[in-house]
Amino acid sequence: MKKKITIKDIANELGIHHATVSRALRNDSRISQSTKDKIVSYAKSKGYKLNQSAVNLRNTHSNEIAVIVPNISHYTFANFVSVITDLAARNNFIVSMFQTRENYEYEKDAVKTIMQNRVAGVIASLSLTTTDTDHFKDLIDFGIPVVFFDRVPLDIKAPKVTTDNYKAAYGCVNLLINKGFKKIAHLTGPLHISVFNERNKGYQNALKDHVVEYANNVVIPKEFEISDGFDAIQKLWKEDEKPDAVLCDSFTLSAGVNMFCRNQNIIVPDNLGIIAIANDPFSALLEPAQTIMSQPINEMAKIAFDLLIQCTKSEIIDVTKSIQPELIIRKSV
Amino acid sequence: MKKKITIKDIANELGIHHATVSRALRNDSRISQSTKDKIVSYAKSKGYKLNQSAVNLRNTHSNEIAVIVPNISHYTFANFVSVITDLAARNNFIVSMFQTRENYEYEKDAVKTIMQNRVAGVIASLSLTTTDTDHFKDLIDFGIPVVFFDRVPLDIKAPKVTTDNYKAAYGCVNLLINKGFKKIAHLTGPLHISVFNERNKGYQNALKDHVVEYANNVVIPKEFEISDGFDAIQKLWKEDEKPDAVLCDSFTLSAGVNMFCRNQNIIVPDNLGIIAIANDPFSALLEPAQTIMSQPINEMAKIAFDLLIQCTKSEIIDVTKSIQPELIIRKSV
DNA sequence: ATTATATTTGCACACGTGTGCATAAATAAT
DNA sequence: ATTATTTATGCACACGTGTGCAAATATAAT
Repeated sequence: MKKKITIKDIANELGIHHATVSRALRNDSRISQSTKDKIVSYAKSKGYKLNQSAVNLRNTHSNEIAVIVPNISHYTFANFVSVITDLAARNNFIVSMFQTRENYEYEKDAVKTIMQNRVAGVIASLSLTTTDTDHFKDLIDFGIPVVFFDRVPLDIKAPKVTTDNYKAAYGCVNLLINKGFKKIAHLTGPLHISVFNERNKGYQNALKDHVVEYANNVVIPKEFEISDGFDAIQKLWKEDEKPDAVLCDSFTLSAGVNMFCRNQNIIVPDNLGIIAIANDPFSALLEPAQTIMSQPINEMAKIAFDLLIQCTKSEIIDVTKSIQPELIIRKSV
Repeated sequence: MKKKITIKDIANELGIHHATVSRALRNDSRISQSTKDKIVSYAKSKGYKLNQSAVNLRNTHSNEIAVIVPNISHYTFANFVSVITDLAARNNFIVSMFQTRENYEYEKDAVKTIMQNRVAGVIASLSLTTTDTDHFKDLIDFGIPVVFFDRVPLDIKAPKVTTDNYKAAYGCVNLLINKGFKKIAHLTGPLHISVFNERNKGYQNALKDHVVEYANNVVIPKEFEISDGFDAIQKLWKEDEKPDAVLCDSFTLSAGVNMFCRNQNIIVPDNLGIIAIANDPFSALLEPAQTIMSQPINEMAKIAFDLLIQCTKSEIIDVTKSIQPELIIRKSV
């Protein structure tokens, strides 16, 4: 490992002060063009690389944005992180990844590490097992702005970006009823999470508004896997009064339902309609192609990023941006 | 934003030297238990948080591992990053994400940023447009260890972790031929990339070993999208001598082929066999369920991480770990 | 030619932590 | 009781960069 050259080395070599070198390399207007040229070309020839740790220490904050998500390998989050990473790079930030695996303790660990690293800001989506949000309050008190995304807390003053979950679910049920379905079940998550709570409200109210009696919410109390959707519909299918349609709160759940139908020769949508709130492109590849209420993840990511940048520059604002989802009708209803 | 407490603040308050505080908080054996207790409890009561930037500066390297991938939203990479993130957290590292979008310039930018941040190590998968790897050589010369993964360069001495691509493709063709397919096409990527080159060699040699005459490789010179698979098979289907099976180098390509078959009422596998080298769990959800040669991404990630840790601790080694893929036979062949 | 103004560079210190070495205090050995 | 040894703490400096202010130099105005 060869010795790393510093601005002091450059200063000594060129017989000038390191502050001048520092300013020249950042293209400070106070340095004359001639010395800038001299310094820049010398720095380049010697392979000088800025030491960002030193800059971060001096600036009392780092050039990082931390992203906390439950699971990076889930498409929605992967998609989200992908957009954030592009935006960050374009704005000279680095993205640090944290994954909670739906575990409250891991989430707290992540927050601790984030504080130690004095990151410029955080974008977070809560874990399913998080009921206490004090660690995030500490983070904000510590001076690190946090923007929440998708799974947002209701008891923290901070910018939040969500899909309009109420309307998403309401719209799905509305479509199903208009298509003639009468017994609609809802595969959802723990209702203490605002996302699922609002969707369930939308589901319930749509039923009420159409004077539909059958209602059936199946709460899946953990990370949604394909098998969870499979198991849920299998159970429903044994009931006396079977549903004739299901609203699924994730693509994986609907994929599990689809799989069950194929196994049992249940014709979709004739015997069972399937709709999901999701944004996974593979929904189009299922047989029959899956109708979805699409969450505009790209747009949400962009808004979340902009809000965060805004918070790093000025005061923390307490807004909730609720983005409208888009119905993509395919063959499963 | 409240004032952040430092070890010097603690030292002053307790009437001791900050070096003692520093050592106590790191549980240095030279500090007596009584003063440790006093310091730790005081630090906790005041909400002291270590400043990692200062530590990084002092240590001349950061606590970060950088991961460079073409696209985080692609399942293979999302899965990989997910595993790496877990391992990193368990070993007190942070993962910084970089996404090249298959763009050589972005890759160079990422490397530059990584150098500036003095990261502890890098795990990278090359972009499709990267033909010159000098930036990675610079990185290694700079003292930052790099482990390559999946898309590896052949001209750099560094640890590399790949699927055994030759055997993966060979095994696929072998299966197809044993199942009675005779005209097998290969949808692959640019052959200057070692991954595709080796797969194509495996494909060609398997055909040769079975004395099969028909060979047809379709090179898709960019990031694989579903539409690319669709377009490729559409073109092949217009040829005088149509293939009766395709080996696809990604799940997305095979999904595109599947979609074309559904559109055109081509029966899979009777009229066309489909097999893919992939690890996407949604391959099981296609109709018919997709046969794949599965890349062991989790295992590869673990090996890559271990190799990197090893490199940060001792000398850089020049090994290539070639991991065996696993054939998962479903309905599409 | 003198003063006023603008431009350019230098100086000193700060950011928070870690480490080698010296010193001081406590304990053990003679 | 004195010396040797262990244990505990302090001191000074280093890590590389950025910034407010002062000083020096150059340019413009009178």
